[in-house]
Amino acid sequence: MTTLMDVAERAGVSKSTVSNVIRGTAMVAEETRARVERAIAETGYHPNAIARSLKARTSSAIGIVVPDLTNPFYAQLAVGVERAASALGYAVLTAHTECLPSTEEDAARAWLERRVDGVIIGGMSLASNLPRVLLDRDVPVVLASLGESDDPRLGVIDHDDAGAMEAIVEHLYSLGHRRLAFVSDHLREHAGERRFLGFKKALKKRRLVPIAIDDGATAVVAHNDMQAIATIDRLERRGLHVPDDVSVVGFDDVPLAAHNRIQLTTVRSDAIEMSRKAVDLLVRAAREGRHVSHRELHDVTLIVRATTARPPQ
Amino acid sequence: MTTLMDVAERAGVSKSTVSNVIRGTAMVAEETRARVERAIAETGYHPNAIARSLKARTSSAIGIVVPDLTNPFYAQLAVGVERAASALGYAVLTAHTECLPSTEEDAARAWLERRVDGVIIGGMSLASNLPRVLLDRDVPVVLASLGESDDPRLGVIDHDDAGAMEAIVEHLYSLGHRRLAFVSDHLREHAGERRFLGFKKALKKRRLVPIAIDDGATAVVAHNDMQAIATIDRLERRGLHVPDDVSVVGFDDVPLAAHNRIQLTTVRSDAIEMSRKAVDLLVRAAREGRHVSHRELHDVTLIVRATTARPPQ
DNA sequence: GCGCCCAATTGGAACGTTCCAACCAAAAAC
DNA sequence: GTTTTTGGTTGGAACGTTCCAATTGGGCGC
Repeated sequence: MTTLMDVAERAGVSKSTVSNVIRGTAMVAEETRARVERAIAETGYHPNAIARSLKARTSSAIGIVVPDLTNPFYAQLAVGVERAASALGYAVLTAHTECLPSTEEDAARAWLERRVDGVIIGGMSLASNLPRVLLDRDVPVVLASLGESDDPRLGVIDHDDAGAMEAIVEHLYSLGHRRLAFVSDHLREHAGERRFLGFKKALKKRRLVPIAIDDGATAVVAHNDMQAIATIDRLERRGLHVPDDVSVVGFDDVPLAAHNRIQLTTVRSDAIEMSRKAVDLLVRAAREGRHVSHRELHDVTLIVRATTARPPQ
Repeated sequence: MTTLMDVAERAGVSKSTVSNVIRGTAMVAEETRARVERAIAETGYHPNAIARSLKARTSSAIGIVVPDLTNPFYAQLAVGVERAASALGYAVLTAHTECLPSTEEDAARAWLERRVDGVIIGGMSLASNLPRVLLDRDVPVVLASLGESDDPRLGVIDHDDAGAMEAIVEHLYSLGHRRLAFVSDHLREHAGERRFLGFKKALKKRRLVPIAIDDGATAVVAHNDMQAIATIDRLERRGLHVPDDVSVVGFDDVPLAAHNRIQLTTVRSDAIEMSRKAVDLLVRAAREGRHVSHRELHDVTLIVRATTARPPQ
């Protein structure tokens, strides 16, 4: 591998000058610049980001935690993060944790060692100490799409879950549904609890209580689209029809939700936009050497498709 | 941030000893080891991977190129790579390129600067020079699931596309189909061409030629499951029924393909296993400072579900 | 009691950058 | 003609590790 020094020798200047040419950090004579640039081209020199990082004490890398990359919503989140980050010269280290605390810890350790400049959490285990571990070591963290937190050092980009649940329940209620169930992977999803809370609150307002899905529910609200789609599958394999026998609502509006054979009623949240925002906040905080304190709530819109209908007589 | 030196001072030993304790690289007295370990715990020291990388001239990071993370097949590939890599202590830098040459070049530059130890390519643009650029700088590369290559320095983990296409065509042919079309995102997918070749060959064997989808095809073979699912959507929105009017076959067997409402006939290829293999090969090559020359072809199996049937009379 | 060996430990030189203070002409100011 | 300025350029000290050669201090053989 060619080094800065090699380029300097070839161009007949000092390493400092080469460094200045590359980073445009100081004045350098036109003629010298040309000579250095030629030397760079001839040697095919690529600056060593590792050495740079060591000296600069920044890795220009951020981490992102997703519970499941296979879920299109998280995939989109990851894509958005990757795009925004690389546009800013940051690399993205992805951890697919499945919300397993041990995997989360492994990721945290690896990232701390690699000195990531910040972390975006798209999902985590129920009582995860991931944020604390990172924050305590002065790594800025932003939560994307997974709700509030009581730690003021945490940045939050979220959608209005309570509002969404209210809209969903209103939609189902006005169709005539009174027996509503909620499905979610409680054990794992941190966000699940909060959506369930919003769901319960919206029910309570109408003097209803949630029931179990097997308890004759006429409508099922899922924690996200993939769970809704899986629920449809499960119901239909049991011989129940959606939406004739039971209505199903999702959350996220993944591209597939609009598919002709699915046509899932859901709530739209813009993963790409959220992740762009998250990266922006994170990078700015990292550069200024502080935590992200900003919080913002995105509006969501209910998209009624063909998995919701009046309950059977 | 605490450094090795801080730990050494606290434990009253030299930095070398601390280094030895951490990496188990030389003999150190039980009593000293305990003291050092206590100091590490007390300071919450995490070794600086950047400094380590600089000295060791290895980043312990690999890159993975996927055209579209949103496609569950690539998502699974990424998951598999991430899992296998982190088990070996490697970080994964993901590039979501959409098969855009410019994005590929950006990724290559960034990775070269970060001195990745190897790259896995899950998909790339048609005449991509990504492999060459990397190989020329002695970065080992393995192609996962995207076919052969004439460059002997390239590792290849692939499935038997030709065999798969033969099985698909045989299945459709024996159902009575004679007017078959192939859909693929030619412009982008590098792999597309090869599958199309296998398709054409299988047709030729039966004295058939491919026709356009709008030309009255009774069966459509898609380059992958997501394109198959999108094709079903498009056909059905046009009022055609699948499989009554036209049969559709996919490739990959993404989890969704088994969904009650989709039931896609497809070909199974194991992304997780392939990526595990790819990482193994890559890491071994990287450690031995050579290219990956290994090539292997995985068998695939046709899974007949409910999107294929006899053609209409 | 002397030399030896071996286990345990150590200092210092890399690794490839950045950054700062210092330097050097030549031009400008007086 | 001396001083000051200014546009360019430079060497060397970090950054936090690893690795190697060198050092120390017992214990052991004789």
